[in-house]
Amino acid sequence: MRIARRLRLERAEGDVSDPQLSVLFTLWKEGPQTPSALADAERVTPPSMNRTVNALVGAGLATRGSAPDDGRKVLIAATNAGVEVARETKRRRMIWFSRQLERLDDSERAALDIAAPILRGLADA
Amino acid sequence: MRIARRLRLERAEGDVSDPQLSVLFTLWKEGPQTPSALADAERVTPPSMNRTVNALVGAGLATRGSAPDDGRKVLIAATNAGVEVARETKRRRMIWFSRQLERLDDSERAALDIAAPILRGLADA
DNA sequence: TATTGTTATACTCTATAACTATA
DNA sequence: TATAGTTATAGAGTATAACAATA
Repeated sequence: MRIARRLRLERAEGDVSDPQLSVLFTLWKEGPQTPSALADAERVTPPSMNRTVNALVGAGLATRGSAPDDGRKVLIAATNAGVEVARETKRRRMIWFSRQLERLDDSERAALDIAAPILRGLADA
Repeated sequence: MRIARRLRLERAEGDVSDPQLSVLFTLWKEGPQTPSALADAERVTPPSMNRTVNALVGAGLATRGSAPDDGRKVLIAATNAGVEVARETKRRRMIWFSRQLERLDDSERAALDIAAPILRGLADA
């Protein structure tokens, strides 16, 4: 939990909040999504996600578009600026983590290498 | 980060928010603290911490007291009810984590045993 | 009628700026 | 003057309830 907290501080410059950033990552990795899908992914209610989407759209980091098949649906997509924020944040986090790893010796890095997939499994359980 | 997020869901019954809970843990583990010390510990501004403290005091989970040496200072302390919330939350998190560990085999548990102190070191760096 | 999205309203956490009280 | 705490005000995230539009 302490590592997660520290890592969260490493992000792109600007006023993008944590929930906004999380949505940008989803849009970046998985492409345009409906508000409902985003709400489910973030485990948040639709009105709450609507607000986050409004902030992203207002900041020029995402756009609202229509779904071709269903007039009720809306598709949220990251703009180039939005993708850039996600990419820059990931870059900074990778840099931070790489620096931490550099301070370890080979056996310590090997231990983390073994533990990583196990921890990943715990998160999904 | 995914494990931290999942673990955060395991908490005592009631309306104690995440920041409030974090403060209760600090008070429980380290005893009474000034608002400024709590603000530093949570990496939050004094007004923000003041509000969280107000919520805890209002809920009967903490008290405001005077510092004997300096009339400006205030000492926040957890009440018995506050300690109980912290203890119960820790208990639930331990239970959750124990259940996850049960699903692993001996070699996997051994791998995490080796990795744990290394990860702890990363968080402090 | 059911689903998707949004608006209305309210509460908490967050911050900056300004104010009070004590050293 | 400097420090500790608080209040004032404002913005963002969260929720539930209610509303609009489309299937």
